[in-house]
Amino acid sequence: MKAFQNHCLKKNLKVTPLRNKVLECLLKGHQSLGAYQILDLLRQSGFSSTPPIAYRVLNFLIEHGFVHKIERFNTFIACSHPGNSHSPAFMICRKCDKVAEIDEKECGIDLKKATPVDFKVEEAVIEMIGICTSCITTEVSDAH
Amino acid sequence: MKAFQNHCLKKNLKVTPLRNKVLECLLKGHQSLGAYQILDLLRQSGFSSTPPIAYRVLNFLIEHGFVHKIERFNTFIACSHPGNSHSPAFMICRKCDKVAEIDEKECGIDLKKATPVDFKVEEAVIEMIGICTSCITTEVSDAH
DNA sequence: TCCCTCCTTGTTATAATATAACATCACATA
DNA sequence: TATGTGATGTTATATTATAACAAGGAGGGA
Repeated sequence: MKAFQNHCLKKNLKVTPLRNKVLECLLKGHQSLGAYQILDLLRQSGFSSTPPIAYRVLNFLIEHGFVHKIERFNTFIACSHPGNSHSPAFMICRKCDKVAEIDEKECGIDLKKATPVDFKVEEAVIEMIGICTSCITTEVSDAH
Repeated sequence: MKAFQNHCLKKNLKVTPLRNKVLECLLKGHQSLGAYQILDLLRQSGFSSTPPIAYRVLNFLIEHGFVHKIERFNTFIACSHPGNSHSPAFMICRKCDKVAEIDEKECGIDLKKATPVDFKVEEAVIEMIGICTSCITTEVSDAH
């Protein structure tokens, strides 16, 4: 949140109640939210809640590196390393829906090196779906 | 195509004109196609062309490993290594829209090793957007 | 042969996700 | 105050996808 406000100050972008609210919603849980879920939350907070409102703010936040889209589920999540441009990868638990963001490099992937010479990567979507430790535990006991 | 027919024979699945047609469409170019583009092609070939037709066949082909979905663009592409289950990664040229499929392993990624110990990957979306060699050439000459 | 079952295809309606186009508002500043 | 710019609001609609049910057709067993 602070990072967002500082960044906007530096780049001369406006920090508005709407933008704050959307980012706040996305920072709250570790789950990602759909655009229409965000619209519901906006409505509850007295904002207008027609689709363009959400999509515009989301696109703004994405452009400036504070939010990412999870393509697999059409949902949005706050960036955990905002500010510096990076290639994020996501680990999404199919049970609790929690999303963890790691940097491409952190997870040992270097796509620039990895891919054949005849392709220049400019951008990548890396989304891992699976199960997190705390849910594995639950799952094992479920089986009993 | 042959691979598809053999697989179906083995698994006791039906090879039908509709399924053949859809797979054929997806094998034709190296571009991926949207569901509604496929519906147009089906219409032209005299098939019914309401959305469920396309989505059902696509889901069938995906389940059996003959088609993949490109999440980033909501499009579908024939699998290049059908039959064996695998973790595909895609290189998608933003200029000519050609899609190349490589195996996760081929591109040097081993997500199972790569990710932290507290997450078990079951499935992954890896989509690289960039530019292919032949388009780089064009792009350079465009700049003149 | 006839019926039954199962799977595929067809149909209608609608849900979910996203954008285009234009109107209005609010603030900074000339 | 006038004016320009960017943010927000509104209306309409495009795009992607699924639910629910009907109809057809191949194959097996009575």
